[in-house]
Amino acid sequence: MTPIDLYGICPFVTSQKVLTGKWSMYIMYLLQDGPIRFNALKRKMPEEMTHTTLSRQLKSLEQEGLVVRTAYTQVPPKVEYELSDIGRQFEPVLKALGNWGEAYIEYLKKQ
Amino acid sequence: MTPIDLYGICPFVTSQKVLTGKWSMYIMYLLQDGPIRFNALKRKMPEEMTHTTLSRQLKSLEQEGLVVRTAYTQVPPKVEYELSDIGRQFEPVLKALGNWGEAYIEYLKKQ
DNA sequence: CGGAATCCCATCTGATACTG
DNA sequence: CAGTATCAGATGGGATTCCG
Repeated sequence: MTPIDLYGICPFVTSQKVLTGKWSMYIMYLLQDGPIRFNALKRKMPEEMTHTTLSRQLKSLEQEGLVVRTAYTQVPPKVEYELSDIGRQFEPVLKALGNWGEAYIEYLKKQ
Repeated sequence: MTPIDLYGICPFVTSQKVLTGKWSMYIMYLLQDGPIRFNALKRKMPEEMTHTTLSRQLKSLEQEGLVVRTAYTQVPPKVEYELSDIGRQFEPVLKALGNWGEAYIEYLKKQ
């Protein structure tokens, strides 16, 4: 039986890949403020996240087309990350998710 | 060094857990139509997803408080799943994500 | 400064089989 | 019909180390 692959067809199944990264939503949220250097972004992340992981997640977001990476050829290196066009279109999702997250935190407190 | 745990504090880090399930967004989307039985829901999912996985994801969503499970004591068993209050509040996220997912699919086609 | 390579480990998924 | 138990494989994060 041929399994039905909804990737590229169903918007929810397709966008799921973007959401899976443990820190992806928080990264996208922080990138909304404009271009930022790697280490500056790292400092804004929770300390549990190593630079290895941040590097991987950024690479992943870059390959998915949500993030643009710009490397300046200089010593020491300077690399900036920013949202792409389709990445900026993600803003309504972040807004809705942020609102819901706050409501959910309140819900958790009452449990 | 004490790692800063943003769970329960940052709305993005907190809601991340809900998003991680491979099929969670699609399940939430389908549950928006009202109460549905286990097998009926299963039939709406991609065939790659086994009933084992669906069972686990529903249990997870139930434990997170997004889904309410109702078991009717009869033979054969009848179990219905539906969104909770906080689960229904997730609707704006699904709407935004659905819209973005469609735009992203268009973007992918042009690559 | 940014990042790749490697290893280890935890988690998750899918497959299969079994239960009431 | 709904769910659990178990196992194998895939995936992904964290820690460490090394590189330009």
